[in-house]
Amino acid sequence: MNTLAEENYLKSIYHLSVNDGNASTNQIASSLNTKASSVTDMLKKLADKALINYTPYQGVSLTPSGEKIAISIIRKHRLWEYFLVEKLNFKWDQVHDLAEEMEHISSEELIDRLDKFMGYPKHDPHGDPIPDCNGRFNTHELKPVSAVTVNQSGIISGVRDHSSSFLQYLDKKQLTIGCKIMITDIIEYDHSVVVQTGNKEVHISREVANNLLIAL
Amino acid sequence: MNTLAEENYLKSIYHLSVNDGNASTNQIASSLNTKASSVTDMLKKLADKALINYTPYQGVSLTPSGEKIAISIIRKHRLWEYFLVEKLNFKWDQVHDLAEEMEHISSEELIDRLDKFMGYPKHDPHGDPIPDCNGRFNTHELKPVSAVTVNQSGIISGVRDHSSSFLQYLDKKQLTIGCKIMITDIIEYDHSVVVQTGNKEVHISREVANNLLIAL
DNA sequence: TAAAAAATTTAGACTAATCTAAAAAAATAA
DNA sequence: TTATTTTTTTAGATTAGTCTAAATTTTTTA
Ligand SMILES: [Mn+2]
Ligand SMILES: [Mn+2]
Ligand SMILES: [Mn+2]
Ligand SMILES: [Mn+2]
Repeated sequence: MNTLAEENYLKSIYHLSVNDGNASTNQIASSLNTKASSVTDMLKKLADKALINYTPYQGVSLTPSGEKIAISIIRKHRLWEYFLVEKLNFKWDQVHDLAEEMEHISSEELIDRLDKFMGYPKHDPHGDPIPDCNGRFNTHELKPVSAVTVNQSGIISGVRDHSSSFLQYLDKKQLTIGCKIMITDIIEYDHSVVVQTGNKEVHISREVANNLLIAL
Repeated sequence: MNTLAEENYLKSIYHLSVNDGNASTNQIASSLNTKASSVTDMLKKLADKALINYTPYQGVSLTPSGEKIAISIIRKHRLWEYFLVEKLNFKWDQVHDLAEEMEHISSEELIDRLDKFMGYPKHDPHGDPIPDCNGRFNTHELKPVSAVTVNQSGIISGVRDHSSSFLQYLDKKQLTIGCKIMITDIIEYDHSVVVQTGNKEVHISREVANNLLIAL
């Protein structure tokens, strides 16, 4: 099938092109911690395999078959993260790097059985939707806390930053997936936000508010 | 750490040297479906890393650190096989190739948690002992059915051949791990064996008897 | 719109893992 | 104990993936 490197490129291109529908050589290089010249080489190979649309200097997008592979890798990644948290009691900030390795286990039957074993979960530990065995998933409408007005409330349902340090910070502030919160104040000076969670009030910076997603 | 290829070589050398304490270049090549010249290259690399004892033309053995790695790969292989059968309901003839891939997931913490999750199983679906987190395991004394005399009975506890076709054949004859059997007759002409299992009598060839292991 | 800056590609080299063919060493047989 | 066969190693290539440095193209700025 596809090599580990190819799979990582496809996944990276998928994530990068969710917004603009297009990924640039430099974006891919920085997301994969590699050099632009290495990316160019790989883009040629992926284009030869008809997994991406590539015109030199113009950036790339996934073809339908490239997208199918990317989504299947993401499905595996998120299911393994769910497994690690729900079955093996890892914390949500510990599972991403492990899943980066496990997502390349190739068997589809294995992943479908794992999905069944866990009861077909809809979201991973970070709130991201898990594609089903046909690659379908609902892209929920989430807003960063920074884009919500005072007195609105919602459920914490996702994060934009998946780094351990951010997730650990959220744990400490008890701002975790599923918590109901209300925005009680927005400080004009630095755009920091005061949030009511349970019986406590917590004060978070603009940057944190930007990376914390809620469903209204 | 070590590459996937290095891990496979160490595992192969471990299995091959269980008997003679030594593995030859050609034995390794055939067990890994590769060529002798490729093996020689890798042996030099593993010797440089002090994972094997290698003198040209003399075959190789594992150093203590090489053996430690080999056993940790085998631990992972067998725990994943157990997981696949016990949790995901795969059949014992379906799990080996999957485990060949999964055994290279590097995290020791992951495997220790998996071990705990499953209740620290002692044997994999084929009856092979699972090393504990310190690499220790009891090498039980098993005898091939072909080496047992008439009227002796025992528990089927292992197989020498792990191929799907052999395991499927055993399934069909209801000769699976844990079954109590008694040897009722040995045919002198072709050394085939008649075995009592439950209320049935089954007749197996010398070759099958050779690859089926029982605890007396 | 021409010059400067940024992004991207090409050229050439390196490593890991593999291969085939040839050479060398060890084991076996006459 | 010499000749033959088998085993193992060496020599030289190849492929995937990566890198640095240089060249080229595109974008931005003046
Ligand atoms: Mn992740
Ligand atoms: Mn996730
Ligand atoms: Mn196995
Ligand atoms: Mn096994």
